[in-house]
Amino acid sequence: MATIKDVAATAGVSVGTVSKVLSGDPTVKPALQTRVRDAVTQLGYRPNLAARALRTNMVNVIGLVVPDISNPYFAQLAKAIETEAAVRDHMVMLANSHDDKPTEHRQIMALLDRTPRGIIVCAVSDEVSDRYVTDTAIVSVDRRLSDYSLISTDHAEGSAQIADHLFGLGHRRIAYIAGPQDTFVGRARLAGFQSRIDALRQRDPAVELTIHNGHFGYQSGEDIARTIFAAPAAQRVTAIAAANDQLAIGVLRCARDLQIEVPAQVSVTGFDDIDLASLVVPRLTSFQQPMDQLAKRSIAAIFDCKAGSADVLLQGTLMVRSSSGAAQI
Amino acid sequence: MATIKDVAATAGVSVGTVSKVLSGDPTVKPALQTRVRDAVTQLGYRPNLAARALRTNMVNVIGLVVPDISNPYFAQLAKAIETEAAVRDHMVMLANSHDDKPTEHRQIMALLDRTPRGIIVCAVSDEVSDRYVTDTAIVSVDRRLSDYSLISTDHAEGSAQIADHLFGLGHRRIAYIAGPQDTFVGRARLAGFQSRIDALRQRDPAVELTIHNGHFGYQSGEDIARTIFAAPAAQRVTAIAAANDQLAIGVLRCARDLQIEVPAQVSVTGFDDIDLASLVVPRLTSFQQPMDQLAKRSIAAIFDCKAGSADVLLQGTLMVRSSSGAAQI
DNA sequence: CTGAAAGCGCTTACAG
DNA sequence: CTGAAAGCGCTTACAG
Repeated sequence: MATIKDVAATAGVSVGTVSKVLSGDPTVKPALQTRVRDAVTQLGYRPNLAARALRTNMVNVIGLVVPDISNPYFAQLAKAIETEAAVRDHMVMLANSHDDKPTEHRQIMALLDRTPRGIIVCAVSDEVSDRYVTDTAIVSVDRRLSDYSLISTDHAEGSAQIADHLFGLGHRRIAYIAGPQDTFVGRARLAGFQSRIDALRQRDPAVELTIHNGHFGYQSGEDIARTIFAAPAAQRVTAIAAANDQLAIGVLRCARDLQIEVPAQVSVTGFDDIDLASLVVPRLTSFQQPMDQLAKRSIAAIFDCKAGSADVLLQGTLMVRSSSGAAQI
Repeated sequence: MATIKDVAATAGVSVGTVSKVLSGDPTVKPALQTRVRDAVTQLGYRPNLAARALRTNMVNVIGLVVPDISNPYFAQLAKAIETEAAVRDHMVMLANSHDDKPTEHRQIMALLDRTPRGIIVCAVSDEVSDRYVTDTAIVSVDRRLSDYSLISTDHAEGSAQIADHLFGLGHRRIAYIAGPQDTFVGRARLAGFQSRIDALRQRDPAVELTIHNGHFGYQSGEDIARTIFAAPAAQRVTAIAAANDQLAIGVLRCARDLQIEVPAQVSVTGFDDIDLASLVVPRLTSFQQPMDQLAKRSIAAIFDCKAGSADVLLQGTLMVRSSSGAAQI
């Protein structure tokens, strides 16, 4: 492989000059710039990134830690982040925490060793822990890591909009399947839903809300739905709001197994609007997270990292589809 | 950050000795080893990987290029590879080719610049192109890159098993929805299916096979199914074998929209056995790829890279579920 | 068995 | 505006 020395020799300049041309330093005379660029092309020179990293303590890499890349939500997020990083000429180093806090910590340490430009973490839980001693920018997306700044959708507002939607359709007996309460996301969505229902109770005191604790997975949704559907039809809830799409899809699956019509007998809503939400039958009403914005703002937060930058709260969009309909009187 | 020099000073040895201890050189006296390790712990020393990379031209990274990480199949593959890489203390650098050959090429070049231990490519297409000039090991998984060695499931055999399965259930009018024929996977699956059907025709000449060209996506399956289901019920195929699960799920979706019962009126099979296959309704009969094995063997191929190592063909498992049943007489 | 020293390929003050 | 030179933190022959 050609080195910067070879380029310098070919162009008849010093290595320092080559380096300056490569970094776009405008003080180099145009004539020399051309000679250097020609030599680069002629030799097929590619800078040694390890050498650059050793000098600058920085490498064009964004670290990304997610609980589980095979979860479609994280896969879509990872794709958006990779695409956005590519725009800035950075690659993404991916790590799974397997929903395990110690693993997450090890992965972050391993990433830090590689001196990336920054690390984006979708945290397992938001329990506060010591700050990492490093110059590397760390931000969290969707699920807060300790007290690092967070880029996220306004989960509470999204849940509130779903509550409004179901109330507006005439539903008065509503079940909410919550996500894990040791996660920011799980709590925020539940809180938003609950407080909006409380507010709506002013308009109609008949509103009843039952809350179930789930795990953000298909199976969890299916299991909980089975419990809910065990109630006699007359007393059963007419709407089930799930804390994410996978839970909701589990509910749909259970409803189908039990021959319960959606939305005729029960309305079902999700959250996140993963690709799959519009592919299931019936298509799932869900709250769409602005994935591209989450990715863009996370990457931006890393590049513009003034120490202790603020949280970013993004607004999503309620996607009304055929899984929710008017309550049966 | 503490450097190797600090460790050497603290332990009262030379940096060369520290380096040897860290790399597990057994010629260092146990007493010194202990002193060095104590110093490492005391200072919280983490080796500078960029410096190491500069010397060794190698970094503990595996590059992974997939067409689209938000495709559940690639997401599951990426997870398996990341997990397997972690076992060997390597991280994964992820890149999407967005199903575009020039982008794939750029991503591979960008990865090569980072001198990873090796690169695993799930290629956009297998058109032969020039070899990359590099010492970095390159292998392809599932979809061959040019003439690099390939780790894959025996797609032809899997398709043949599905053909047997449908034939055994009494199906004689069968449709096959093929994947793109400019991909190895698309061709191998179609060829396997077709040649087994041809063989079965010896046993019953009444077997009819119609072939449709699809794109490996949900929508493509739905669109093609709509065409297939447009035929009068009496002449319609009684079984549809799709080249992957997403196509098959699209078919299921269309069948439901048109109130066609699966498997009573038509049997449907997929290929890959992504997580979703067992979550749709009815659960999808599919051919399971041995993901963990694919990941293990890919990583192994990189580490054991004798120049020009052979292809690896792994056997999968037919998963019979409720989307396929006896043909209506 | 251990240490001194060269050198990997860059970037960046600094001198001119 | 350009070049000479130091130095980033390691690893690895080599000498002793």
